[in-house]
Amino acid sequence: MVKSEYAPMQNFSHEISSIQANNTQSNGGFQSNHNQYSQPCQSFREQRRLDDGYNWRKYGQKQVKGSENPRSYYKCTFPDCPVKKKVERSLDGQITEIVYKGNHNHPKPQSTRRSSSSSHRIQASAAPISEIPDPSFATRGVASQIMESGATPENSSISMGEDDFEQSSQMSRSAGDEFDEDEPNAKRW
DNA sequence: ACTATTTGACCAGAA
DNA sequence: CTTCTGGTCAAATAG
Repeated sequence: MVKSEYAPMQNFSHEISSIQANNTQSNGGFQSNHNQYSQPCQSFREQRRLDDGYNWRKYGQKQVKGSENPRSYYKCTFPDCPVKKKVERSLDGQITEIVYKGNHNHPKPQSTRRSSSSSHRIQASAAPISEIPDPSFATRGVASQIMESGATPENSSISMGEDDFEQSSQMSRSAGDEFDEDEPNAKRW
């Protein structure tokens, strides 16, 4: 009864795969070709996009009314991290919008790279533009047409001062290693 | 056996 | 008060 929506016509013509181009970076090590199905763990590239340094557990997926973009809901895997992440992807696999909610209050699990201090991140040229997604105003961005006015009352302002030495997320989209950006979405962070 | 992911159903806030 | 949409939980499935 409550289920009346849900895309009547699911275009499953082509799945979301084959997007994997190749690791431009020298990641080395992560290349297990376990591509059995096309659902779990797609390419690392995608995961990379979602992985901003923390682990997320998907706890739901819904789609908004305006677009058919499946919105995935992720939550930090930490036992006390009220951080949630909303990721809206396009049918092409391109992230249309990413909304961070809350603030982390725990160290980053990712220790394979960047060992406390120094360890220059990748050689991703491009200046370290602080593209840090302000969670406080996560409602902004593409939500211009949607209701805004502070939808994130969460301002715990938990001093996460811990290992934020260079917490500036890397993810430098530049480096010409992406295809994204072709929509009128000239949002800038 | 556990964890992560998936999918549907349910709930809550807004209109 | 009813309807709608977004958001979250929970059971099932997959690895």
